[in-house]
Amino acid sequence: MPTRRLDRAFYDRPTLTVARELLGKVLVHRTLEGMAAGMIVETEAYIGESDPACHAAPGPTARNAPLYGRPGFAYVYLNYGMHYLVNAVTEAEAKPAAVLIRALAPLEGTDLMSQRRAGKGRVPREPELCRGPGNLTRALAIGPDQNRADLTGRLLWVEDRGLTAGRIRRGPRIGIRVGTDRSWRFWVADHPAVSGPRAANVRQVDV
DNA sequence: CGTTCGATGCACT
DNA sequence: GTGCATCGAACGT
Repeated sequence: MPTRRLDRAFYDRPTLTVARELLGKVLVHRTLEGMAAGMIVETEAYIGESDPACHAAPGPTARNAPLYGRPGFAYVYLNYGMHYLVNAVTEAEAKPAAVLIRALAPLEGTDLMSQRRAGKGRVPREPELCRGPGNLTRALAIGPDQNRADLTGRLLWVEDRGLTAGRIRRGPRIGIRVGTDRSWRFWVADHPAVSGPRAANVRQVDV
């Protein structure tokens, strides 16, 4: 199977479908420093103004504008004052929704990732380079400049390399204070790069 | 293994 | 002024 960049139609579908199908796909960021890429192993869906955890919950604001835009664009925002999180906008403009990318299995540019993750504390090992939404954006150098980036473009995109994700599981979203009742988190079972407490990653339903 | 807690900046009320 | 879609160090078991 040839490598194929996901097109806009991929994102213009129900968000839960996109969240599930993004597992096994490869997120790529090309910068002046070089290429960095990893297989997506964990995602979460944030769907509509009725979802209390979705940034669209308060209705349209300056920050959440990308959620109200076309599917297939990036929504990047600063969380806790220090971590950038990256989402893929899904569905049509009328329905503000997106998929948060929470973890990657590093594939390319791991040296670059290590450099970007270094700085203080101990140097993360390979499965930890892109474990967690704040860690993967740092490893791939995704920040405010990538907000509203076209994911069908030539700098930041998701492609299908024909990789098999493995067994997929589904459970409640983590790290949020509201909307924890929705089982809108998807991950590759037993993958070492998946984030979250161990308890959240076991004994959940197969998909 | 587990839990707690501080760092840190900005959108929003 | 308040509250985060987080992380990792520091501690307890």
